[in-house]
Amino acid sequence: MQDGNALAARPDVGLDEDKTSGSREKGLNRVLQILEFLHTTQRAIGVGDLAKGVNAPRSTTYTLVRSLVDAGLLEMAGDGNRVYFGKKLYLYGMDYVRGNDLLRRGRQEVDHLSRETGETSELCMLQGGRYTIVHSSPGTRPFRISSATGLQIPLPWTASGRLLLAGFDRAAIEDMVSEDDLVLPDGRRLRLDDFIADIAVAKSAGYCVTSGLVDAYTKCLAAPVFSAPGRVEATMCLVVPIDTSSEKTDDLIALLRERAARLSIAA
Amino acid sequence: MQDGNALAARPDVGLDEDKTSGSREKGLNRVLQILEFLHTTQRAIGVGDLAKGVNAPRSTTYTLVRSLVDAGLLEMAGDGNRVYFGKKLYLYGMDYVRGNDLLRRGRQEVDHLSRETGETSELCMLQGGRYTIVHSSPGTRPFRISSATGLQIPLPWTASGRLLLAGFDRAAIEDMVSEDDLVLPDGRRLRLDDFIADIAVAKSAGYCVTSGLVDAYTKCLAAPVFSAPGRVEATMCLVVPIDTSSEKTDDLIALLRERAARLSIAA
DNA sequence: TGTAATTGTCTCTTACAAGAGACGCCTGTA
DNA sequence: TACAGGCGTCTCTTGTAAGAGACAATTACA
Repeated sequence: MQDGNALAARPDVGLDEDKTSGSREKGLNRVLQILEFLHTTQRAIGVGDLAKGVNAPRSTTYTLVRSLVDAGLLEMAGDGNRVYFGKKLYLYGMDYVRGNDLLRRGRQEVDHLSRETGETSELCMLQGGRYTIVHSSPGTRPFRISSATGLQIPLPWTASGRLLLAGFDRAAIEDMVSEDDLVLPDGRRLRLDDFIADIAVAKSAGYCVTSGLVDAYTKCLAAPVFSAPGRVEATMCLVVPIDTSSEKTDDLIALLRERAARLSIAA
Repeated sequence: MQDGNALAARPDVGLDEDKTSGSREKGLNRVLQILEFLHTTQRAIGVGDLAKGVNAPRSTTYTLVRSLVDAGLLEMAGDGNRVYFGKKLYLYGMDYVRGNDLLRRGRQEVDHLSRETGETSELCMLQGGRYTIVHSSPGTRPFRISSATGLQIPLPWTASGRLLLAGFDRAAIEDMVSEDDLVLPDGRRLRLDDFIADIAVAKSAGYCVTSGLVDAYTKCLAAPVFSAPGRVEATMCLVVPIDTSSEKTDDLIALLRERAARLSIAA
């Protein structure tokens, strides 16, 4: 990538771009940070706190927030000095769904699958080099194994991650997976080579199962959805108790693969 | 000079120059225009055309689009040189839904109502001073009376518009309704006073029916959803053939009002 | 009551983003 | 083969938006 040796002339600025937004950040970037911040907090937040949260000057934040509220991308929340996402973003999101066959059909298929099996079902995609739950349907179990939609999880933690990376070469995979991503929630550390091997296995098998990776009580079954031959655009996955019998697991995998194939674009 | 009297001082508030975005426009504004433009076109568009569409310099547009694509707000469409809304906007939109009880329940209620009655049902809200179809469910009629979600229609054209403006005083209403808005699709011109009178009637009746306003073949039944006593936050509406019998219409209105009331926040 | 923190607004400066325009690369067509 | 047109990138200039900071007005304790 075009990383910045060209900019080496600049004395003090250089590598702090992803972390702390330094000084004199572009307004648009600030806005993008604001949106992302609201996405992670998942709730309305005061403008002052928002400024702290994205590490932006207060005055700038007020200006930007006003623009965004006027535009309808953000809305003032009930009590009056908090902001959260606005109707416009919802409308744009619906436009995205409408323009995206895969997502539209995938949502239906996921809803259907979870009703049919009673298990939590999800549609997952790559989003900016990260694994993202694009849609999920909770299933009927008493305890809800639920992850919020839009949640971003390190790729190595998931079965879907192994399928989604099937099309990429080693360099690209290394690029997407940070060191931290290889550390599982329970503290175990995955070796990158093992992960890449997993990807190859998943690719040729056409499905992937992981047990107790994200948490100790579930296993995750995933099957690829292709947008073109060999190109994994998304995965459908089922989250089931880790002690599910192997016969039942096999049945679910078969079902899952069939449904995922149905979603795939026939070449 | 940029002092108080905020209302009078601003000559043309929200609708600045929708036409020619002058020279040296702020990047964020350009972005907002881009999003709005994509929302109206409802399809992927080339960057060059996009620049023309929002009347922005090509080089600037390329820069902005790249930022937005990197951020995931936009995505390159299939053939590679077109852009449309991206996954991030969908995710943000889902966040909005999650944080918004009314919308979430309203969507369900609308879906349910259209299945129950077989008629097209919609949830409508004010959005930046305009009437907006926030969610719609098509109904089962052979010919589909359908308006796309997110469509913005002049307030005077609709039954919902009359209810949504119930809480506003004359000045506010005049502010929201332009001269053009008073001209119906068939060319007839509504008098502002008549419209305001309609609003008062709708307010006290607790529902509103319009016949043949948007098109000659349908009538629109609407009932208010309150977020607080007297505050109309949204409307539910049914779009039925204009020759629907008055008994059936009455039944549907009763049903609609009941469902809308159920959505309202109990004070 | 005082003191401290927060909130929303406003002013002024200057670092820098928006924009004009040129460039090379395609693709189509005459 | 030449020409027209669109696309994507790059450079350079200058108008202006981001930011520092001051301000009054709330709230929040103690």
